[in-house]
Amino acid sequence: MSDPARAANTPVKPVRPVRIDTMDAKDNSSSRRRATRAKLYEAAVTLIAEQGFSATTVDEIAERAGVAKGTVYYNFKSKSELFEELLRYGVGLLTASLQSAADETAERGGGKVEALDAMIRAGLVFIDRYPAFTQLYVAELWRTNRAWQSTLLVVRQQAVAVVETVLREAVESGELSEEIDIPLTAAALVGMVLVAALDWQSFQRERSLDDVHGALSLLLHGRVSGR
Amino acid sequence: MSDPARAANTPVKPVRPVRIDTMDAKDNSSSRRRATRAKLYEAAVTLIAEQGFSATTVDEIAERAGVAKGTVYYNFKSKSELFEELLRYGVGLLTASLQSAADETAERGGGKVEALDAMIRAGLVFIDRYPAFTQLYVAELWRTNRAWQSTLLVVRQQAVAVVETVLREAVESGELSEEIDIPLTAAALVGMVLVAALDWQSFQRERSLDDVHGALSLLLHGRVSGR
DNA sequence: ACTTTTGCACTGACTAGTCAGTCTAAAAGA
DNA sequence: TCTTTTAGACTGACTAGTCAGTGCAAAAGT
Repeated sequence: MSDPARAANTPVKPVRPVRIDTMDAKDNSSSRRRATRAKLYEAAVTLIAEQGFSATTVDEIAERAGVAKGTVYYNFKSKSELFEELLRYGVGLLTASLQSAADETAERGGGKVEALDAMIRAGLVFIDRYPAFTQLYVAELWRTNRAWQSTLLVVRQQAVAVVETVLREAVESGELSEEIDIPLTAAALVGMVLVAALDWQSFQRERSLDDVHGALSLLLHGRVSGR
Repeated sequence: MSDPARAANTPVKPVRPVRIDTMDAKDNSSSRRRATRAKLYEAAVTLIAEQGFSATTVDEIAERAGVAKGTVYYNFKSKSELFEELLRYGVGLLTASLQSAADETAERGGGKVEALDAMIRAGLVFIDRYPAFTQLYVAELWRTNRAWQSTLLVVRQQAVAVVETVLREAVESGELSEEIDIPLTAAALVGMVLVAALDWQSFQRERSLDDVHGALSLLLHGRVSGR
């Protein structure tokens, strides 16, 4: 309450063009519905990232999105359903972006390590574009006993699998040592990128994406030790 | 209500040695109080890790700890104060454990990279011992707009600083390349360990601590690429 | 010895408030 | 016409925090 930036609830015009332009799941629905859903995702992702799921009220989400509360329930069965939809869609975007980074490297005839490097960059670009989503994902991923636990598990596996595949190919082609433990290394790499990026966003805003990419790339290429 | 373990309010002898032996902040208080606080920390850390801060009720914490709700407020100003105390103490433990890993390596005459390796192991051991705390820490660290934001910032800096110091010494001694960006690399390393460990705990329970340590160590030593 | 007082630690019913989800009749789109 | 959205009042469950009171061990009083 008492939000000075309360200009948002004048719904005169549908509020500005909306950041997450691409963010909509069910494509079967009318464009009107899609637009409404997009506004709700956008509002929910920011609020939940900041405050957490339980601390965010449906009234807040509706107000921020500039729609009536009833509209939320016209479009989603419940608060958690809205949230799960959000998770599914967001990780879908991330996975697609990682995959296409890998594919493009392959098309250019690049090696597998080069592909990993491209994926690191793609991850950073994604986080740079959707910091709130990433925040929320990390905050919820390792919770147990939550309703959407199973959704998250599936969704995490999708993302990690992309990295595992490239690692596996890299070992087969001899680019990476056979010593490496693929599932563990994949998890570590994803974690490294995730946490480094969130830290960058939260505590080291002045660094550029290239700085961060450089630091991670150095680690990946094992040029940290020695000279 | 209806707690069969209601023997707790017979304070005949100062109650037994207490599980979380090391877990108490304010040492000025009576042993009875310390024991109660320990029980509350223990209960809170698990519940909050599982469900998040907002979704965890004070009644739940009290019930799990086997004390009355009023006792929570007798010992802590508020729900958030209990939580902040928990954070402060937990990160204190982690920092101390990282530091002593580094110190022991130095005493043994080991190099700085060896020290980093020992710190990775210490981190894993910590997470293995207090998985709930780690979960909770990661879930809350990057939230903005929360009451304990400043506590977290301080506490994060403590932990990262330990790693930064060793990295800096390693660069000075020529063990690590001058190319590396110390703050970013420190954050990335911490992240790598944190996420790899949580993933291990949540999704790859069958692996041993040594497996995980090995995978991370390989990354650190840059023996991933090449053969 | 014995009674009374003190103060700490804890108790749990209670208060005042919050929030997900529902419902309505009417308006706006398409 | 048929779908979608609106505004906002309402309900019932749930929850942070309060407070008058209890139990008890040690100290003080007699």
